[in-house]
Amino acid sequence: MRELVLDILTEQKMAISLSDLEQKFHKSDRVTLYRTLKTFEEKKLIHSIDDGTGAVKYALCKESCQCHPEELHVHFLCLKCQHTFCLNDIPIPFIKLPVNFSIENINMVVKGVCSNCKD
Amino acid sequence: MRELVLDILTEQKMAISLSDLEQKFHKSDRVTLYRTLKTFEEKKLIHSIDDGTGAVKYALCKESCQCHPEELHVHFLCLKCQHTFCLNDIPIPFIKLPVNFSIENINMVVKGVCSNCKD
DNA sequence: ATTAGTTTGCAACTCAGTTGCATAAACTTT
DNA sequence: AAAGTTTATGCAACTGAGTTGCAAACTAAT
Ligand SMILES: [Mn+2]
Ligand SMILES: [Mn+2]
Ligand SMILES: [Zn+2]
Ligand SMILES: [Zn+2]
Repeated sequence: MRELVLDILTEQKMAISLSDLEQKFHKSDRVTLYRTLKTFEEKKLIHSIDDGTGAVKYALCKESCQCHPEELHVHFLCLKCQHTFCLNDIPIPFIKLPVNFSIENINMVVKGVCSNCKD
Repeated sequence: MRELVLDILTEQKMAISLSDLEQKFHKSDRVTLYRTLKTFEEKKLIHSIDDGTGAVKYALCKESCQCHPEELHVHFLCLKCQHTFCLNDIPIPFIKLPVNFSIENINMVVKGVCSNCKD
């Protein structure tokens, strides 16, 4: 199962959710896929994206990725096709927090219309 | 009910979720509070914040707020106390998107430790 | 008082995420 | 190869947030 899931994740151009993944199999168990994604995430093969649609999506990490806050990138949710893209080339800008606030992680999701759905 | 809810929202220093709100009443109906929050949000009295904890939180808007993307601010989730703060003074920085991507909205949540929980 | 519109309460449902437990499969040791 | 051990999978069942339909309670207007 894990190999099949990894294949699917590799060929995706956008992030996919657990139920997206489920539909790529004719016969599959939700829980197995769920646990596979969890395992992959733990091992830092993939990262999860909460784009606010209600279902967490997942995408492959880049080779070097350690999922550290410095190397985080912006995500984009298209409000027309509902696809979520990793904007790997767009790092999350530095934020100056109030005094005594320390930072561990950032989630930044830009919502709008993607180039495919334009017009 | 709406007046009571507005009072509670006004005295909050941080954003609160529906279930937080529910617990501020001895006897209350979840659905009424839910619909009250929806109404307030529609009327732009409050804005909702999805900080990734699984429950949407709500906070009063500033007087002038029209909830337009230009006037959006950063939110902060403390990983220790789980409190979510509006960083009203910290606007969301401008992001240069790939060509033909248009922007309608941004959600930016910084996670870390707040000043109260420091040390 | 009658009517019409609005707000509230209850029941019930959806859907994502999660857990426990038993079985199946894979891997180790003898 | 057989027995024992660990790991992966499948099924059932549950949680919690969010949501909807419907009827009763309330409010305001005629
Ligand atoms: Mn990504
Ligand atoms: Mn806010
Ligand atoms: Zn699109
Ligand atoms: Zn804190």
